[in-house]
Amino acid sequence: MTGIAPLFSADHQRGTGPLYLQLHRQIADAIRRGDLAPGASLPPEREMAAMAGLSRVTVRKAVEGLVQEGLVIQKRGSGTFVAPRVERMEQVLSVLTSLTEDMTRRGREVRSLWLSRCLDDPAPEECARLGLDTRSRVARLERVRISEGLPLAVEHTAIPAAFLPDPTQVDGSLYAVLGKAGLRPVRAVQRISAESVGPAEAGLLQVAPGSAGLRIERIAWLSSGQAVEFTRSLYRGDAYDFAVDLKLSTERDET
Amino acid sequence: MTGIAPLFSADHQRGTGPLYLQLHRQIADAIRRGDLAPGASLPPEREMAAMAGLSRVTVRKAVEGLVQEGLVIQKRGSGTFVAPRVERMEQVLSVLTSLTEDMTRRGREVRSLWLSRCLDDPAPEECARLGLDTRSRVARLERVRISEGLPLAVEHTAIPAAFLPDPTQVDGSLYAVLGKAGLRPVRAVQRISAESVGPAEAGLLQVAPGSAGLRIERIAWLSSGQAVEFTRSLYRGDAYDFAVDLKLSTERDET
DNA sequence: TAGTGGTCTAGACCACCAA
DNA sequence: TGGTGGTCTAGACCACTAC
Repeated sequence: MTGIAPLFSADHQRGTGPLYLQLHRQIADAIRRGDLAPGASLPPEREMAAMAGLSRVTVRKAVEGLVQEGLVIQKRGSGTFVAPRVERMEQVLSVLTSLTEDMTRRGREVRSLWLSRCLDDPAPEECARLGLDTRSRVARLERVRISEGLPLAVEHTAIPAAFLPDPTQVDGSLYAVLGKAGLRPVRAVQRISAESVGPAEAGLLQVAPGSAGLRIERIAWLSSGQAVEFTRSLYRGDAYDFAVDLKLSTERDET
Repeated sequence: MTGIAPLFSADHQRGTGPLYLQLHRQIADAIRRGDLAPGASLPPEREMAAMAGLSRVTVRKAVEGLVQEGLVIQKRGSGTFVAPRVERMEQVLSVLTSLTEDMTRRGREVRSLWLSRCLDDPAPEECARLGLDTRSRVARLERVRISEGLPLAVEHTAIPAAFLPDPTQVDGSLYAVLGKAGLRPVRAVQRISAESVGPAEAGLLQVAPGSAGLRIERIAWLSSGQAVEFTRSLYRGDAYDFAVDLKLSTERDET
């Protein structure tokens, strides 16, 4: 018993709106209040349904929302549990650095699960971003970034093959490999937006399909002005955030 | 008829995995290929179910995913439509500016739908971020930011009441009002992460509950070092992105 | 008024996990 | 083996929209 039985008492005040939202709110509040501690298990769906006088489908719809918000985790054959607090990684967006370097600097190990590491024909978008001819080739690096056993991001990187003839050289930090060849980028533009995590990427990131992810696109240039890297990543929304330091550079006064 | 009937032909090759994911993928591909143009209507759910030989519940589960990804929009009593291409707003994260100023500079009008504009006791988090005493007061500004009729973000701002004794002064740009009082911030730190949009905010932003949003937290300081603004916003993931310019400032070489 | 999406039900079978 | 979540069904009623 989890001590939340009163939540589902049949005589509880019915609020307004759909039943699954009412149940959603009750459970979410209980978690945020701390009545349900991280790691605690929720009653089985069939039991919650009986307690609340609802069908299992309705209960599942309520729980589905909690899963998407990252409040609970469902494990088939096992149960539903209040999600553990994840320690967020933070990256400061001002210095141009690689994920490996950034994490190593703060004493965190980063592993890569390689999905692909090969030479390939460039996609049209890659030609545009990297300023490449359609006949040229790119080194393609696709990997899941994992820190302390927690998947952080799925990364797709394209590098002109001229700069990285042998993609298998890259194991940890891409920038380390490029640096050795005297090809360390000196400038990059990064675009950040939010995107729903699709079924395929959800599996790789070990999150529920439909949960929120951070989409990052980066183009990096050499001092010569040549584009050397085009990377498209999807970060787990609950495990990462980016910090930016803003300064008032234009000294105009408002009127 | 929408011309996608073949998608649902009962004799179509059954792939692997859950039926709702197979249907999801078929419709998503049709949209991305352009077979279903923006604005086009999907067949009614009951009709799709009959065509595909599935129950309506299963069809709804497939469509639910499309809604979350922003590919289609459902209108009760009316139908389901392929989502129009939204023109993304982009904000460059380097100069400290306000949303109003940024949008005005590029010729876009911004309206505010005020949810709250008052003096209030500060929340514990606001005290911490603004360096306030629990006995002091804050001006609280809560609004939905709307551009060209499209809701962009929900914004919650707290300002020490000493700096903004009359919150109703603010109508458009907060920074314009602060600037007039000689209180324009010169530095800010902004944190960006991704978050699932909850039911309440989904209504304000006119997106589906559970879709991806950008969570932005900003703390801004005066030249004196005093914190003047703490803002927590949730941006629509499909209508906004942030761009950052990164430079290699540490000249270390990788070894 | 007819048709749409939104909610809800009762029941079934499956795949997986733990004892 | 028994219990869990994952999928799927057939059918119902409601609220809203368009006509």
